[in-house]
Amino acid sequence: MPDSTPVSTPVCRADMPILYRVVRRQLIADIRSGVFPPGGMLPNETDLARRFAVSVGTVRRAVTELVADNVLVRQQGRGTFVGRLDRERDMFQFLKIAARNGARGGAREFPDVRLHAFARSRAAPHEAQALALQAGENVYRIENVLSLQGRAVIHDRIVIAMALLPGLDRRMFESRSGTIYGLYQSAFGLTIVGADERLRVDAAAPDSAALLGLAPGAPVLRIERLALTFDRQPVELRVSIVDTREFDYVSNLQPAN
Amino acid sequence: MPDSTPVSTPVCRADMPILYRVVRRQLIADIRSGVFPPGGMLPNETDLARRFAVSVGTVRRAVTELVADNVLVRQQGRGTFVGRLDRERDMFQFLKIAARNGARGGAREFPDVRLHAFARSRAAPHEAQALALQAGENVYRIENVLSLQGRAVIHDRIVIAMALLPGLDRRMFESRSGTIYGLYQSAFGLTIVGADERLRVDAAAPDSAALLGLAPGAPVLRIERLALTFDRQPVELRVSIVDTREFDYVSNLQPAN
DNA sequence: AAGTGGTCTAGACCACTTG
DNA sequence: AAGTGGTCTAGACCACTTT
Repeated sequence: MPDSTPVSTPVCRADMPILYRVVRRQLIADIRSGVFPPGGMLPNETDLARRFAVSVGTVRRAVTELVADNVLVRQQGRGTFVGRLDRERDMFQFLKIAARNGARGGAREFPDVRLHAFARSRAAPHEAQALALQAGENVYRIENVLSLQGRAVIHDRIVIAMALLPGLDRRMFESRSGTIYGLYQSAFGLTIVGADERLRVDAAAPDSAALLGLAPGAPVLRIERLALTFDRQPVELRVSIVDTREFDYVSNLQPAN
Repeated sequence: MPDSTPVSTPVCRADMPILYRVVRRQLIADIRSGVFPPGGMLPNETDLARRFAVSVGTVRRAVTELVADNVLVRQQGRGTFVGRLDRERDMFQFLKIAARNGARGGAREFPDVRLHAFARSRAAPHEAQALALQAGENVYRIENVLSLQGRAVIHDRIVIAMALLPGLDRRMFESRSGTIYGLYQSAFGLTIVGADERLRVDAAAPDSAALLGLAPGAPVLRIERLALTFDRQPVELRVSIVDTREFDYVSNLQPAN
């Protein structure tokens, strides 16, 4: 071998940026741009390796990371697919409220969701800041009431830029088949990959109290969630008011091994 | 090559149990048994590969998983070490309370911890069940008050089997240098690798209220945590009462990418 | 210079799914 | 039987840390 060429020529030479990260970035870009749509199957690993001019092992490393992030799904013998925010296993990545009597870490229950309000509005300053928008930018304001075991337990207030969901209307929102994030993904190509949440105790505002069957001012759990897409870009701001008399917020800190 | 032998003979033949998991299990066993003490350095990857009669790549896969679980720590050019539950980066794996004004996901503050009570007692039925103990088994009951920004914010009630921490006494507990989980690990070889938490709103009991400077019955956040060691074995039960007037519980759902 | 982990390759073989 | 991902190997070379 002459000198520094390993075997085949990689992407570039100077400022060599770690191949498997390049591959991963490109896969993410192709998912975002719709080349690989949600639920779609990726080329097999040998093909991907050829396209990127890297070895199969390097492709596997990139794919493995995206699988760990719930972006891709591998199925042995079938192929690798772009993850969808629809199905059971994805629902509870974001819905952390479960019945108190439920088994520890056990199967959880799907909520009944009722749309309470759908409006167009403008972003308040703190909302604009959190969502990286201009102050006063157009946003949707959506309110939902979620019921578990037949009881209204959660009151959600959602704020999201209209620019991200062009043409969304009340009918479209209500007639969705899966989750809200599933709608963002399937109808607008916007994939939620994570969220930051902050929880505290609050006194129920009159509207929340009425919706949840509580006295105004009753103590409730307040969850402020900033949902993120790739590269931690903020997408949606959501405040959930939860009646925790019979339900808990469940959190798993490293369920390793 | 004759037939089924790849190159060198692996651990066993029939019911071949996936080599990198075997290696991982053995590494965990060696950490639990003290062969590799907390903070100690592991043999280099070539040596480990020889010992386990597998390739370096297989060792690397096992080690990589344990690094992801915060059990091992890799340092390029230096070696691989058994993680310690002491340092800054480990503290906030379990302390999720942060000032509301703090930057989102930014650096957090270390608490001042004051021991409020230390007693020997017996496990109540629900405690015994959660901790997989016999009803009435001997336990320590420890209470702490944690302060942030000079204000008492958290009241912790800890229950843990005496059998797991033989000879622990109040002086030893108070004179620890690091965190409580750091003490479990350094003094008793007991490593906490994760926890399940359930949160809800509660009314402050008189003792908690007094300790946190609240009116009795004031709304507080109640966190019930079951801390786990390897193989999800339950170790410690802890109920934290939190005054969330100026502090939040922060949770990150998949901070991917 | 020597030793460590980090990246990447190339290829063998196994396990699973589908036609 | 053909195609997919899953495991494992053996070895090259790079980046970093320490002596």
